[in-house]
Amino acid sequence: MEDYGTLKLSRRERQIMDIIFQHGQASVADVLENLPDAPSYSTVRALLRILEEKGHLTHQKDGPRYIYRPTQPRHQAGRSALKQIVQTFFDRSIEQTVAALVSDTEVSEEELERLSQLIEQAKKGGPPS
Amino acid sequence: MEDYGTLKLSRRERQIMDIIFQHGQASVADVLENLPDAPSYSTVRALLRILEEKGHLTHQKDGPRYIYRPTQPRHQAGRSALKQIVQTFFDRSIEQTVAALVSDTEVSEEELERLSQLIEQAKKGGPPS
DNA sequence: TTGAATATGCTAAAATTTTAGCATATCATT
DNA sequence: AATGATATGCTAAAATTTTAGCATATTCAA
Repeated sequence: MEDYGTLKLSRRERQIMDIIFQHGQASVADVLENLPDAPSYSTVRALLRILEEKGHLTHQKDGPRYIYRPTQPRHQAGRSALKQIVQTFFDRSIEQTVAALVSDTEVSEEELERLSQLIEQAKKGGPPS
Repeated sequence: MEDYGTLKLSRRERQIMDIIFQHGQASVADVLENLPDAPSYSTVRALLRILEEKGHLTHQKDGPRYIYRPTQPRHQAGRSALKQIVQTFFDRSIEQTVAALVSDTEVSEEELERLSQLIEQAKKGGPPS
């Protein structure tokens, strides 16, 4: 799949994809509520239609309304997005990236502990060649 | 500063910012070389001018040509971008995000080791209240 | 020092994105 | 079953983004 950052999405399309990824799924109203500088209802619908045409979304009916979902799994899209960030801002360095993650946000002691375990797992799991 | 993902950048503007962040700085020619579906020289110059007007870039003269740099420090922009990703794709969970980082990419054993140390540092450093 | 090569400044057209609104369908309640 | 509320389908205009090109300046080397 194409990488998320380079994806040929317009500004609005990107905003909408973000909202839908964040919520897992969303109706037109959901999108509208979460869209910054919210435009009209019709506008959102048009954008959703376009995103569906482009293959980024599907919809299913839920009673009277459409519920939209991403076609690409969330975490997969997330990995693409991350990859792009790592490359753009952190010299392709996982380490620098993790450093930014743990320095910036408030990370609880428990979470740090789980992170330790995560790394240990990875060590055992699969040290690549 | 506004967060990177929500930033009101058009598709091209975003692509250009990414290139400049990745390179640290860039001339028009540099941008052009790295821009997917590269448009004309004039086009890139126009976009750079706009980005400068919007305050995202500055330029300085280097002999005959302009060299553009981001106004916002790279890692700071990176943190904003990361924050956005974590929120959109990983339920605001640093842990899930790091998991994606270490599972996706080929991470060497040395790097895992450094990551361990990084986490340990953070533990000692500042366990927030 | 002069000319070719390579920059930028600026203007405006082309293309895309974003938007609104009318017509029509569907749902839920009385 | 009628009706009000809430959906979508579709079309086209407004706004923004993206683009090209001409005019002019600057650099560098012969």
